Parts: sequence; C-alpha cells; structure tokens
Amino acid sequence: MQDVNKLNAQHYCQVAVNYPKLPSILTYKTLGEEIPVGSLVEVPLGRRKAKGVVTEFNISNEDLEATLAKYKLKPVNEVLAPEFSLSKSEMKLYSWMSRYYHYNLGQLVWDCLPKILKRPREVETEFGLNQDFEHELSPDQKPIYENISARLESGFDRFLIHGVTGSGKTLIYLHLIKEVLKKGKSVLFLLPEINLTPQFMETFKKYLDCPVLPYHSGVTPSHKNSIWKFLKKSDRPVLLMGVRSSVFLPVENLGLVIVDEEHDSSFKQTDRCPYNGRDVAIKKAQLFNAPVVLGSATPSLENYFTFTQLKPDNYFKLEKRVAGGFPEIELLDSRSHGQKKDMDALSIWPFEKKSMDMISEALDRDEQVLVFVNRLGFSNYLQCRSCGYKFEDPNTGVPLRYFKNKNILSSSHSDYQIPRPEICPECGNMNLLQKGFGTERLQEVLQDFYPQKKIERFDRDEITNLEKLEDKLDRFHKGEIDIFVGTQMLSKGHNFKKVNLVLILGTDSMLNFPDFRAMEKAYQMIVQILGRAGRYSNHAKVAIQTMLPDNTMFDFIKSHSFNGFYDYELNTREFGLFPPYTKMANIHVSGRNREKIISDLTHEINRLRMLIDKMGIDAQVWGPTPAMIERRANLFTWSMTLMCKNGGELNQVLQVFRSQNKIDYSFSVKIDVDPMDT
DNA sequence: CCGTGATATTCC
DNA sequence: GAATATCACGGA
Repeated sequence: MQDVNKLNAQHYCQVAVNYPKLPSILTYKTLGEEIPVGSLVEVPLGRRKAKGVVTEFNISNEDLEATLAKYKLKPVNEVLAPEFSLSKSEMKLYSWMSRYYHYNLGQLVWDCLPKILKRPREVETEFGLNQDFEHELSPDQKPIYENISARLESGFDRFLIHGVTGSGKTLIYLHLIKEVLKKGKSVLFLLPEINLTPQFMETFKKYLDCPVLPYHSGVTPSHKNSIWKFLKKSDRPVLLMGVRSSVFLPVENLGLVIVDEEHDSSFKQTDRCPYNGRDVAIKKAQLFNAPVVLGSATPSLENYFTFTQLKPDNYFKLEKRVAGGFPEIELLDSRSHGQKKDMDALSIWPFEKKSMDMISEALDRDEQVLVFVNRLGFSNYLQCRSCGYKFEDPNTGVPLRYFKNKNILSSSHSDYQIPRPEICPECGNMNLLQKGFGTERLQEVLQDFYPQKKIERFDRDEITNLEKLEDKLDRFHKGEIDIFVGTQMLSKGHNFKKVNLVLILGTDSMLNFPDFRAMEKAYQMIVQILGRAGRYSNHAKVAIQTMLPDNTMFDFIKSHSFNGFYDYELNTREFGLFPPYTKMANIHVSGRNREKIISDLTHEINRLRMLIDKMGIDAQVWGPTPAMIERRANLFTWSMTLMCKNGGELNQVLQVFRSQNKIDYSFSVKIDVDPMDT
C-alpha cells in the first residue's frame, strides 16, 4: 500500500485549491517528479488558472481509480516560490484551522501568506541592546515568574496572568522571553493592535539581544516578505511581536507564545476566515509543544472559566498596582428626572455640570484629563426638526454620522458619504437637528468652555498611522495638551503620568446592545479605561456619565471587585446556556433574494434540528434572524446560531451541515465558529 | 426550431 | 467566482 502511494506520488498529487466552493481538494498530475507536500502551485481549473497548495496524498487506490475514470487529470502548471513552501508544522496549523473553522484550506493558505513579490527588498533586522533590567520583579510578580519559568521546558501548557492594569505583566513577560531566548528558542508575542507595538518595541529592544521583528499592517509588503524569508532560512532565536496575522509567521524553533490582552476582540478576524488569533496561537504552541502565557486585566469569560475551574494551578492573580492606587469611581446620573435644562446646562451638553466642575478642578491642579466616548465624529445622525426625516446610507439603511471638520455625512458600514446638506430633502426645512455626540462634539464643547486650554482628539480620524500616534502621545507626555478626547483607542495600554481624572461617556449603548457578550465587553472596556487613571498617584478619580446607574455591572466596577463581575456573569451564562458553558457557531447566508434566503435557512434549521435529535446530540439551533445590518447594497444577510455542549459535537453538526445543506448555490455561506458577536 | 434569459452545476 | 450546461418559454 505504501509503495503504491509512493509510486502514485510520483505521478499524482492532491492540491487544495484557492477557490470558494466545495470540494476544494482536487487531484492533478505531477510532471513526473514528486511535488513535496506544502508546495505552492498554480494549477489549471476549467479554462482558468488557480493557486493552490499540495496536500498529503491520502486517497485510496479505489478513489484514485474512480477519479481517473471520471476526469481527464490535468498536470500542475508550475511550482511557485519554492522559498515559501509550507513546512510540516505550517501545514498542520492550516489543516487544523481549516477543520476547526470549517473553512476551505486552499483559500485559507493563500489568505494568510504574505504577497509573493517580484522584487522584494532586503530587510535590515533590528537587534535589541541587551541592557540589564532596571527593575526587579516585585514580590507579587516574582512567584508567578518562577512558577512559569520552572515549567517552561515541560512542553505544551497554558497559563493565564489575570493582573489589574498597572500590575506589571510586561515585566514578567520580559523575564520569560529572555529566558527562552537564552535557550536558543524563539518567542511569539501577540498583541491586539498595531498601536501597542511602539511601546513594547521600546521595552523589548532595550533589554533583549536578539532580532526583534514587529509584524502588523504598518509593515510594508516588501518587509513582510523578507521577514518571512528570514525565518524560513534562519534558525537563530528571535522575538516576533505582532498582531493576529503574526501567528502564521514560519518560525520553526518556537519556545514560547505570549498573548497579551487575551480578551481583546481585535484578535478575531471578521472577514474571510473568521479565526481568533489567540486560539490559533494556542494551537500553534501545542503543535510545537511549547507553553503559552495569556495575559489580561479583564480576561475573556471563556479563559476565566477554563483557568479558575479547570486549571487553577496555571491561573495567576496580580491584584495590586506597582505604583499608585485604584481610582475612585463616581457615577453621574445623566437622566433628566423630568427637569428642563437651563441655558448653562444646554451649553455644556452632553456633559453634566458635575463633570465640568471635576475637569476644572483637575486643570487647576495642573493635571491632564482624559475624556472617553466610543463614537467618532460630531453627531450620530442628522434629523429634520420639522418632518423627522433622517439621513441614511442608501446601501444599508444605517443613519449617517455627521463629521463637522470634513463637513460630510458618512456611513460607518460602507464608503458612502455626502456633503452636509443644508435643507431637508423631504420638506425643505432648514432646521436639521444634530442628534447624539462623538469625539468632535465633545472637543468643541470643551474648547468653548476652556478657550485657553489645548484640547485634542485621539481617535481613528486623527491617528492614521504610527508616526501620528507617537507624535500625539509625545506631545501629551510633554504637557502640550491639556485634555485628550478619545475613543477606545486611548483605553489600551498607555501610561499617563499626569492623569488623575478620566471621564467616560456613552457606554450605555454598549449595555443596551442585544448580545450575550454585551456586558462582558462593556465591563472590559470600562476597566481598561480605569487603568489610564492614577497610574502614579493615590487620589485619582473616574466619572462615568450614565442613565443606567443601577446596572449591576457598575457595582463591581465601583468596588474594584476582582472576581465579582466574573462570577456574576458566569452565572448568567450558565443559566442561559451560553459560552463558556456551550460551544457556539453562527452560520450567515447572504444573497440577492431575501425571501429565498429566509426560506432556505428555515428549511436548514428544521433539518438540523431533526438531525441533531437523531444523532442524539444535545444542541440548540436558533433562527433565522436578520444580520445586524440586514442589507448591504442589494445583498441580504440572515443567520442561524448553533449551540452545542462541546466542541466535538459542534464540529460534527457543522460537518453534516457543510456536506448536506441545500442552500441555493448562488448564496454565500459563512460559518463563524466561536463568534464574538451574535 | 431558434434565441433569449434565468437557473443549476461544474471546476481535478 | 465564473464559465458552461440545462431549462422554460415566446416568437415565427
């Protein structure tokens, strides 16, 4: 049998083709010589060409006979970029992902590889300076480091460091990294977004003596290309530091994986294959038999559950800050309680009087202030005062956000934008109300109130690249800016010395969001923001303007309860049969014909329910439900949700769904395993 | 019997 | 996803 297959491998190979519909693994003729598994190839497909990757030759002789009888097999066109051929471990990781996420292998591989360039430039590698550590590990940090360090060599294992903001997780990482590098192995360090790379680069480059390779969307294709090639041919230990796509870097001597801000939803890719970089990184560590350290001040409920309940020996807490104390939290009730606002109150809207008082006090003390709102632009939408007409994105029906600086209305869900209209197109009225608020409006209100102060925005509109980020942070640290008005962008990872007052607005919409993770996300965001206040002082304050002051979540936030929120929320999840007590997948169907989508989905849902029953699987199927944005241009999307007791069963059900569903060929079907939003 | 457009199916 | 095969129907 083996000999036969060996012989076959000379003449035939199987290729996972970069093509959307099933089946994706097709058989081709070689050119007389065996093409190694993992080779990237171009193959003929119909009268077109397609890219693919050579997979293990694992069809039986009968199947090969049958294939030969049915098709006239075509030969592979050519082997592409042999220097990028996938190693065994790369193949294993991609194959696992393809099975776990139920996503076409050929597409997956070609989505994850960097662009193969004609004329790539050489990379100049940045080496660390290998300075000695300036800070000793604190008595809280030391035992954690020692515990993990002692188990670094015992193969794959998972650790979670649950440490409040400012507790010094980075220092523990640094010591662990140094130790692994010393043993001649490489480290993969994942963080959620590009904005966090500069500060980590600075720290890591100072103390390490190996190449430190950043990898994110700001790295040019040419640079990515050469990092890839460097890793392919060199086995010297390196530190790879990057965003989710760095998990695909072809590092072969992996000794440690670290995922910082493990809970962050940026690890989840939303387009193409919806994988979670954190989970793929864990799988990668397992393939290399290396340990993984996850870190967060606000872990995901999944990992909190896993570690506290199932792996308590690998769960580490850091409940104290290295410097400074916890801020005092004040909830400012922004309900009107039936009272009309006077002119003074209107002029500072949406700020409460109390908020302005607190800001004034802080500024008088010569401190800086941060103001958070999770919305861009000036107002959420424009509405005609006379007839109630709302300006909407014609593609999706979503209200258009008003950007005052650019003087446009623009959609957050498509690239639709129009100049700001002067009159209502329905009734011609000129009085257009600006409803809601974003960073621009807060900046304007504050600037009017404090004409002498320097007030700047820190959001996606202002920070478009790493230079602007560093420049703005630099000017803030130098004291050239008095108040920063920012979005979540400001909430992650930065340390501000002179900030003892942080104001939070607009979180109510997060709490009202119809998603089982809504409260978890709101909690994580607010706690991360709290982390920006009083990193170096003991009298910091955080004020939250809310119409929901009685929401339970705020009790845990006010009391800085370390586990309280988690235990409460786990209870809710268990009761509602949500993750982490179940495994979930969403199936989205998009297409032109809305009625047909709904009827096809309904049919599938009923079929799956019967099948699950027959298979004796304890699962639930929900739907059909319209997607959050049901219509984009003329494409409608509807979904169903699948919840099983465990991953194995979910996998089985999805397998059956994929091979047997009768959903119209013209529709696109997207499977989202472990979805972040439902 | 053809031409047309819509719909279904195949790509090794 | 896109080329191609199949189908359904009206027109002469």
